[in-house]
Amino acid sequence: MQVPLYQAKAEFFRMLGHPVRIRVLELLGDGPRPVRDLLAETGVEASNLSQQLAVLRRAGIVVSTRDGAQVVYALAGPDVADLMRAARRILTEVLQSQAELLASLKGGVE
Amino acid sequence: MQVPLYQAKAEFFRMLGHPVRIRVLELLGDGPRPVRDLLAETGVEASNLSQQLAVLRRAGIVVSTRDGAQVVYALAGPDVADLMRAARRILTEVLQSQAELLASLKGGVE
DNA sequence: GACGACATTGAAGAAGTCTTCAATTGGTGT
DNA sequence: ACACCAATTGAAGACTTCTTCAATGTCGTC
Repeated sequence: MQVPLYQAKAEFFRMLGHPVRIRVLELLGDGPRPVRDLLAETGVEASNLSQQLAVLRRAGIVVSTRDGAQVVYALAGPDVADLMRAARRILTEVLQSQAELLASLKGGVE
Repeated sequence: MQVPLYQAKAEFFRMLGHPVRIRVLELLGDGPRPVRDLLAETGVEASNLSQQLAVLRRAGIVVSTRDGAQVVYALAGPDVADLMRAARRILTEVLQSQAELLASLKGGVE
């Protein structure tokens, strides 16, 4: 194992650590989409979206194909959809338990 | 929902995006540990470890308690242990499929 | 083949994160 | 009270990542 596993994991999570990239992956979880749609649904500038798509492409978790004048993006494999589902589930749990934590701290500044 | 969910998710993943923090979370997955042990097992400088622990503490996914002269860290809740298990499972899958991808690209420089 | 829409690229400055240093706090033993 | 070990803090410089801009590539249509 050339690259330590911790580092590979860290890089992977860092790759996920951007709102636009998260958003794109979730949208692609429902199926392939042309860039035009992603553009409309994320509301970011075209070049910015392209930069983020390039990050995802380099990481190998999405693939792009041309369809006439448009470019269509899709998740690179079913694992990725699983990942996004798991992440959503876990995140919801964690955010919820953080909310509970906050609630349990009400009244005690510390 | 004040903070968009995408952003909360992104922040969460970014928080995971560091080798030392990943390592610490995995170690704590087996149970609470004093800083001294974490220090020995990660091999990083004390102040560096403290900085990373502070990040995890601020995120609310670990808690620290004093035990005499030492400080002991633990995961803040069982969700977090679930998270780390899921992350490990998913990462293994993803890294594996990336390896397969690489293998399938052998011979075609592109 | 030139025009327009769609998408990507490279580069530059702004913003954020990491590592390291010296200084500090909290607790123990003498 | 003092010295000592364990851990944390704040601050500075190095390093990455983000956003934005202008420039470029690609395809369909006229």
